[in-house]
Amino acid sequence: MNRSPDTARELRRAYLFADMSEPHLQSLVNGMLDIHLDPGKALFRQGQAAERFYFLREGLVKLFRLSPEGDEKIIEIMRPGETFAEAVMFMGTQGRYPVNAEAINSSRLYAFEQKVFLDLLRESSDATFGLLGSMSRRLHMLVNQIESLTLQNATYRLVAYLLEEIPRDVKTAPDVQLTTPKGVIASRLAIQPETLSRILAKLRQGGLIEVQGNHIMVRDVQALRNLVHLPPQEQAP
Amino acid sequence: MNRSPDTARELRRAYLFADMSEPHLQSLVNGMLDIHLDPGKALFRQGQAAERFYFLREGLVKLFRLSPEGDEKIIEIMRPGETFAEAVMFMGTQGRYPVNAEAINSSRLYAFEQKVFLDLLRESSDATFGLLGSMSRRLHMLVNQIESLTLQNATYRLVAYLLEEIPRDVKTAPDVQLTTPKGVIASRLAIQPETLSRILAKLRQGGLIEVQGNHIMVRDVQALRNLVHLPPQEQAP
DNA sequence: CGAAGGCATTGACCTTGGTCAACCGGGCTT
DNA sequence: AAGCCCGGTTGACCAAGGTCAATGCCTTCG
Repeated sequence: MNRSPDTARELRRAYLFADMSEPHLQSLVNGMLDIHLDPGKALFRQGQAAERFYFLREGLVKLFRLSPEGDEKIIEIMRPGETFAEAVMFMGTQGRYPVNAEAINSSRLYAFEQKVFLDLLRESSDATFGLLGSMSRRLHMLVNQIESLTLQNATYRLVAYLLEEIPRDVKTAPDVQLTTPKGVIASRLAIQPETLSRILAKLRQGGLIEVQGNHIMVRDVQALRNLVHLPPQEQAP
Repeated sequence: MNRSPDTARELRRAYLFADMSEPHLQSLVNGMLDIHLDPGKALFRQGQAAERFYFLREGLVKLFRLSPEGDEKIIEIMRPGETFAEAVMFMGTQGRYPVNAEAINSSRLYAFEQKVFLDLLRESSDATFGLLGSMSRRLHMLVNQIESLTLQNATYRLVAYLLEEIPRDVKTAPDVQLTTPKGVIASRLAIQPETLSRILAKLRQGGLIEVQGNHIMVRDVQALRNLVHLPPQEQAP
């Protein structure tokens, strides 16, 4: 099967693949699968044997845990250009997925065999360092999440989230286009939809933001930054 | 300097070193440092450049974050035979420690240069897989922690902790000897010391446990297991 | 031996965010 | 066009756990 010539370039958007040599990357491309997922469809379930890992091309996929009562906590929302479940196979107990994965939007992915990748790691230290980088990044993200869940309140978490969502580069109005329904963000931040709604109302009444559906216009970035103890906007050097 | 002949064996208790070839392990042993830490003394601070990682020989070290208000959340309590901060150096931004580390008890450690280890990884896939295993394990632990912080209440977290602390093998009374002051456990579980005390009182009144200082006698293991939705004691096969 | 300091416990009260229910509004289906 | 379904909002109430303060207890140290 012939892949588009810049499939490799597409994959390199992910940290995992960014610095991999062309031949190594090609060997992965040869063995990979195309996957399409409709909204709400499961990719894998927690506890299943982890035979593949994934690269998200388009759409949005949530990684989450469920409580026995059926409550959901989203651990991470994967975006296009990111890989996930690439770290699972290294636990002694023949890897099982530690979370559920489900499409939020209609999504397209590439799937890779864990064992093909494993062989690659033995001979390519580029690949290995890419993987270590991805894992290290995820570790750091999880620690940050634990900190904000335990040492900060719901308003802090939401504001921090909004600030991260403001496009970096843009010189224009610092607005946020929410990529998911508010309920999804609520689950990611471990707050109830009602509470999220109330916090937005509070920020709106304080004149910090304006809300129109999924579009949030930030009226006072500095006030938001103060809420999360950030110093007065650092300029890019 | 001549190391005791079984230093290598001591190190192999850690997953990171368990399957490393003897010569590789020896090369690390040659470059490592002995460190002693008195109780309450810091090993490193969040944000410092991460030049070393550590193996804990004796004692207890806490890894934690601080809020701007000075509240502390313990992310992990390291025990003898475990390594930590070995994953830090792979983040693009020339590694900085993502947490604080401080001795709880008087502790002895070995310290390793990150860059020596880095060189080793390039040529030893045993070392690499050891590292991947350690990181994968830690990732899993953090996800579990996020789940229990968000989907479970304080009683659940404490009971789950107690059950984990019951010595695996023992056929005798299933008791728990707390290795740290209760306040430390409270911080690890993200509850206040007062609340922890009240939960223990509740369990005591229910006849599930008895408490004598740092020694907790479990009177009804099954009742505890039920509280965390575990099935009726699985027998070792 | 007595005082002091650290950890733990207990009580009274308060706050944050959760729960439950009603309602709104836009987009789709029939 | 009517109805409906879903996501979101709002209000009233509730409960888990945090806060603050007083007290107890054990270890350490003078």
